Amino acid sequence: MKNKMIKEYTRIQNGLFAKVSLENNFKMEEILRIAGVDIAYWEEKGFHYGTCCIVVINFRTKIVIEQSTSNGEITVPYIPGFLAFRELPLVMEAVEKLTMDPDLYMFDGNGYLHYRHMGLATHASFYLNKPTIGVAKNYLKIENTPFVMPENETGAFTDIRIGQEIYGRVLRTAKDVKPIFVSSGNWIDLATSTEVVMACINENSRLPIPVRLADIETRLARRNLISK
DNA sequence: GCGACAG
DNA sequence: ATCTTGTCGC
Repeated sequence: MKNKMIKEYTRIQNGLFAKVSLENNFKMEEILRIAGVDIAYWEEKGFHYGTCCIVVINFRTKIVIEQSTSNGEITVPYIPGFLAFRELPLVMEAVEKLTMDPDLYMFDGNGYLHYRHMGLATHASFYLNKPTIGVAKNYLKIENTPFVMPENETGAFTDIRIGQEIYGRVLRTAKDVKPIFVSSGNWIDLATSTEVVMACINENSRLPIPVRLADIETRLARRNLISK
């Protein structure tokens, strides 16, 4: 038996508590479709808008099999540590437009790597009821704990831990690129999260394919929504 | 007032 | 996140 991972009860919203699991509730062979989620923002006449794109790929072939978009006014401000409250409305709207049910979701943001263990990827999992992974491009410092830069080699990583608890991982997805910050969202462990992320890296980007494609689609969608 | 700050 | 040209480096 491997170490029993920590399970925590964390308050995610006024009186609402949720249990986060850092154990896989699936087998790797069952992961066939992976969704990448991202949002792009813009401002018009003092109003803030956003467009969310979800791109689903076949985990084996890495081919895009479906995508959906949602857009609308964004009324919740960005507050470090509360990103989910700002992004979830559009995310869920786009999720409902999908015809297929992805086996796993990857987010542009943190999961367990968060001072309440409740980053976007983790918070979203309770609405998706699917395993999620958090992939952030920058580090949101926790308890004044800096991260250790991993070696400059593909796959090199260092873990971000406080006390005996590992929050997330600084992962160098390729040589000579900025590392990314990977963490479990829910129902998946950090080792598996890392494995899935690395399996989604190609020579075109330091970000895993699903998130990278969602990022690209999101900008294209915005271009068409704004007459610029 | 100053610094921090996922997206 | 977004606003943006040139420019340093391979």
